[in-house]
Amino acid sequence: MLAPLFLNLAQHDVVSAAEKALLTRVITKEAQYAAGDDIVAVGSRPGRSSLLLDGLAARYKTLADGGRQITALHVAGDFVDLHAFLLKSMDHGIVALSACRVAYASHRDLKVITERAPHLTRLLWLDTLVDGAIHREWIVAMGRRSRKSHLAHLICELFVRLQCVGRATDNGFHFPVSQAVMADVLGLSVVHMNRVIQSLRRDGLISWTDHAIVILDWDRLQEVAEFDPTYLSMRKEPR
Amino acid sequence: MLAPLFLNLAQHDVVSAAEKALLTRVITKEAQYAAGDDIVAVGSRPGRSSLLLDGLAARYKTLADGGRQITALHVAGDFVDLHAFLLKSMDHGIVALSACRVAYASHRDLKVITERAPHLTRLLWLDTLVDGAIHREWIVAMGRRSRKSHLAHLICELFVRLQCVGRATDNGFHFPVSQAVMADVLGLSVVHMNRVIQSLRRDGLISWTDHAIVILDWDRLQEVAEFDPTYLSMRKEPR
DNA sequence: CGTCGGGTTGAGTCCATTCAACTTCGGTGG
DNA sequence: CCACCGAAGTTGAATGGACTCAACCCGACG
Repeated sequence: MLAPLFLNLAQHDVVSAAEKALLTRVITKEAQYAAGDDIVAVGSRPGRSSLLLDGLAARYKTLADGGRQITALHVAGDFVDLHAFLLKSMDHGIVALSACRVAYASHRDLKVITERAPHLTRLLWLDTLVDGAIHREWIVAMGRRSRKSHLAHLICELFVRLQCVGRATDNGFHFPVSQAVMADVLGLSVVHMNRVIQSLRRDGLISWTDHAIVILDWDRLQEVAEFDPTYLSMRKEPR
Repeated sequence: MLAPLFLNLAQHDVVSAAEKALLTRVITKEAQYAAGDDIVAVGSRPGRSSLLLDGLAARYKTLADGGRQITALHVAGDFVDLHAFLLKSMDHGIVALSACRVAYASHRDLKVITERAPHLTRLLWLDTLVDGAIHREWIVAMGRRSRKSHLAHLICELFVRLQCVGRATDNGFHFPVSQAVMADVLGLSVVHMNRVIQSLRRDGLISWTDHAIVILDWDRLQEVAEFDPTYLSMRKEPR
């Protein structure tokens, strides 16, 4: 059941059998969410953290004028609100973008891990640090990339992350997300989002139909995106 | 010497005398940087993490076309590259925006902390989580706020963070940063950055002269910014 | 006195938004 | 069976935001 989490952690360093056993003992209580459901509500103080086993989820904040900005996308194997373990209070919501299977780890158990399993603690800490690295890359994309390059970058990132947890094909991935949601990711209007997507299609870089993205020219897509996966820390080394 | 760090950590939870002593033992080797110097170079693999004792610093990434995006601003008491302890390789640079005093903690010693001082480990982890929360707030500002609101939000954030470490006055703070650098923070051209600043001035919300920002109307500034400091986790509770 | 970095202003162009209309498609009920 | 509906995608036209290019001001400094 925890296969995607193990794949995720094992990208960065070796995960011992004892550590896997410990995680297996601690992570329980599987639940299901439908697309559109809130997995974690803004302002709540969850006593547990949620591990995404399947599906797509997003962190988001809502503004006074009703506008929404998505600040992160999550795939299988991501601990979507691990940060709440120490932050305590949710400053943003987490919504299921597709049907999601989720399991939970109580904060009590996570605390025990920090007291008894320092290496595993570092791996979990690292997981939140990679989140931060992705945030920084998004800031760069929003601030200094063209919209086309931003979208290309996002597609590159999702492809690589989904491949790591075995959720992509050779040249694409299932992506049941509307253009309106994508507009909330890039911070654009729906109309312009549509035009940016079409521009990538017109260039022959991707196809995007029937909830599936296919990468038609990976090299040129990376070039347009200036994509360098270093920030994802996908290198196994002692941490 | 470590007073700003202790103030920083103590916002979130009690820091014991033993923990302070441990940090004092581990953090050493003060150094000085001039404005414009790189404190940490992109692509490097530092064996230590840098604590900012005094001055302003920024994390940044550079694009192929020479464009620069600043992804974070750091003030006294911030562990500017604590994340490198586990991320290992720097995916971005860190530059001194003013004269900076810095001290260091070796990654070897930080590892020992994770093995022997779980509560302090959680506090350090939390420090990186707050970084992440700030990143998310910046993403929202870049994506869905007006430029004026974005700048107002940034000023609110800096004011609060500087107050926490005793580096602000009642109604303002020293801020020796050029408009060109600010443009790299907001992702704007210098010309437009100038116009946004003037718009806040014209509204009577701030004054900004001689490297000092004065907040003329804190309530209205917060309103324009839709500033809610929750994301900074400035509440002392067991972590 | 000249120069240079930083700030300010104006004009023209291009990007992104809004508003609006129209299509396609799957679902639902008469 | 088909008429209708709503969600998602697409397109055009007009408005306003943000960019570039260019000029100019000013104080610090050599």
